[in-house]
Amino acid sequence: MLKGADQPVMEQEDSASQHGEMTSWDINDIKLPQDVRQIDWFQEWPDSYVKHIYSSEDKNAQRHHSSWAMRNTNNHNSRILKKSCLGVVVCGNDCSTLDGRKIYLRPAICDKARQKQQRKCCPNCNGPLRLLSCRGHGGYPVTNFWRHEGQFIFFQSKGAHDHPRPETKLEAEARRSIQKAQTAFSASSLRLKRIQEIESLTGATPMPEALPLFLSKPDAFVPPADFGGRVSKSPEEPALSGCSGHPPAPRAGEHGGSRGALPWGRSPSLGSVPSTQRPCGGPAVPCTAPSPQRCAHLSTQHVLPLIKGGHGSFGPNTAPSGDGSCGEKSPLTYSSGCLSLPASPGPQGGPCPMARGAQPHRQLPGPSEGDGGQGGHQAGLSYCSNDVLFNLYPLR
DNA sequence: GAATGCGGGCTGT
DNA sequence: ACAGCCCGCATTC
Ligand SMILES: [Zn+2]
Ligand SMILES: [Zn+2]
Repeated sequence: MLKGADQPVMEQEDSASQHGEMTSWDINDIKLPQDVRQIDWFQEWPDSYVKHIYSSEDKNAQRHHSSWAMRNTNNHNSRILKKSCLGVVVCGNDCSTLDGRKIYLRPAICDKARQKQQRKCCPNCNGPLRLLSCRGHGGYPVTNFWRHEGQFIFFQSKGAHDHPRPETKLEAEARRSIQKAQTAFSASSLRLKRIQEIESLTGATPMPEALPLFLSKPDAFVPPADFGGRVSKSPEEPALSGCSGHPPAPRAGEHGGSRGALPWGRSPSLGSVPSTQRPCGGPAVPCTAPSPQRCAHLSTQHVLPLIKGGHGSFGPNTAPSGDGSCGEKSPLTYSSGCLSLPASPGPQGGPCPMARGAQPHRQLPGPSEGDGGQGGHQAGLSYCSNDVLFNLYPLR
């Protein structure tokens, strides 16, 4: 009601807090609205020119997370944090996995790490990797702005990503873990071999100490915990299978383990990386043909079937695992074990399905709620009451 | 080791 | 002045 008119921008139904009056602010305004009546659930893939108002309690918002690979950029304004998109890392051979998916790795945020990353090879075909930079904002990377004000965290995005979505942070982390585990595995394999040699020679058994537990054999294809847990859900993890109910109290709530910070879905899209770091097959020779440089030897490469956490990936914190998210639209491949979800989200305009409906407009419990909330948002509220509570009052 | 933040400094418009 | 960006430093994960 403040100035609902000065903003010619019609409310986009695709974003959470675009309710007329609420979008009348700009991240650069001296004063930001404090009479916010509705805050948004954390948006994992904010795209286009959208604005969101999160609760200052939201862990993801607090950490200025995004599933897009955003890096901090200096805008010489300590009050507003600015980040710009790094794009996505693709395979130079433009290969596809068995189930037809393309390789879209998450660019390392750290400059140094990114350089190192680009020297690595495609986890699927072992070919060279290429960084596809973002140019969704007037030819420049899409930018995101964050500003904490009162009990809210204001978010504003400028530009529409013109590239596919990269892996989520969790996926990328998981990938690293797996790679590490495999390295360790091979290392220990050698050790084991030696032990066996010794054994055969001396007839004695050295020390069963160093046998690794990650018996994920390269050729056996037994992805580490993460994956196993996926298909047949672990006890605590109530597979979103049927959108059963609400977030599991224990790990759910704010979950993310201990810090309850990263409720990002864990999607086992990991792929194992080729042996070690050898100069990618043939970078210079981008065999465009479907016969790229394959890893000469072992290369235990399997890019596990994707399960794209997408929205669901945010777990309790963002996506009301209960009714909210599931009911949504995301055919969340979650339950079905591994399936193929709509390959790539598609570049710009990427119809971020989830957003809309998944936005249980939360009503602020605290201040200014009486301002009009009660009006008729009840529906929305009841719609995901539990989740709301979870998000607002994470167990921690 | 990386992700994140911060802020000086340089550059082009 | 503004925006984009490189770079080193510090903190947190
Ligand atoms: Zn490839
Ligand atoms: Zn982008």
